[in-house]
Amino acid sequence: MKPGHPDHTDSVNLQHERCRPVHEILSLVGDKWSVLIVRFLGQKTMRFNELRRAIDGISQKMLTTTLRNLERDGFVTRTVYPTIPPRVEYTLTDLGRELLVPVAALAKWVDINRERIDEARRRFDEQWSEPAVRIPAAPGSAGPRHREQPSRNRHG
Amino acid sequence: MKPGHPDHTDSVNLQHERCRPVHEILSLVGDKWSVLIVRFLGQKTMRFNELRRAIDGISQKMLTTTLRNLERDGFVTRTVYPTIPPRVEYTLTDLGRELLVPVAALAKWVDINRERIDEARRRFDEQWSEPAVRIPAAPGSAGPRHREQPSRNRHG
DNA sequence: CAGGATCCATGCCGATACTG
DNA sequence: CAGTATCGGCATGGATCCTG
Repeated sequence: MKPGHPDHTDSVNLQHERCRPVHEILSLVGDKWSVLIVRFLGQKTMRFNELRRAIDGISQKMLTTTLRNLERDGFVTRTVYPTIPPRVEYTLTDLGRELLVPVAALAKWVDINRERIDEARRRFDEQWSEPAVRIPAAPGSAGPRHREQPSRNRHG
Repeated sequence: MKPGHPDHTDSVNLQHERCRPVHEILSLVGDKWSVLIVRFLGQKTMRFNELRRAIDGISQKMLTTTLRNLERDGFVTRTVYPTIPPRVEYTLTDLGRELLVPVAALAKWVDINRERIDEARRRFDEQWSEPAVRIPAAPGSAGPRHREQPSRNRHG
């Protein structure tokens, strides 16, 4: 990565060196179950149905799929004991445990700021449920506004 | 961890107090464009088409949708200047800027560990392209194995 | 027990056409 | 310029049935 001259490097950096990977990882663990599984495995090694029961709501298919992806990406190890009945254990790898650090940080941030987000949503949603438009209409001014009233609400 | 009576508090904490929110936020900004937009706006206030041109690949619809969601969640501010032609500016809120911190941390982690993930994937994928199964078969042992050969590959 | 295979609903996202 | 409206493809995820 050496474009030489630094014009447009902001965009270039943002697009190709920092953001693409970000979205990539967010897609990696940003699906419905990955983080949940990783955090459970962060506590202890677990078997398939043990995870299944623990997670509550996950289907067998999604548990399999998600575990397979996590294994592929190097976050969990799958160990088969060829007994009867079979026994399969899933464990976090070092990489998985390390991933847990920034993910936990993000989790903590969400925990802390959840209320602010919810409040922002309430304010936003209230705009649409209000009866009509009221614009103070300062005489002659053309200052910035903040949304008027669209033809339709986007949530029903 | 706590040998007393463990109540099942582990699972409960994981499910309701920590992980659901995590997935929630990951869904929030874990979509295809949110992080990219947030990081662009982290550099400066931008107008609609300015963002559109900067991001390269985003459709007008997705830019609108993603911006609307970010606004709803309180991460960006939308300001309309009722001029002709219209002028709409998007800015990160304080909340948005704060979100950038843990997200940037995650981004950094990915940057650093990208190679390890890629290598894990290569190793994983190679298993499927190998011609046949070879199990050392330690005499009489029934130790753990690591995947044999399924009927089909999942990325065929 | 630990999955594989299949069918199907939903939602994300892109492409296109049109508006104030 | 900054959107809205609409259609359709494709991936995600759930439910069900079946196997070793």
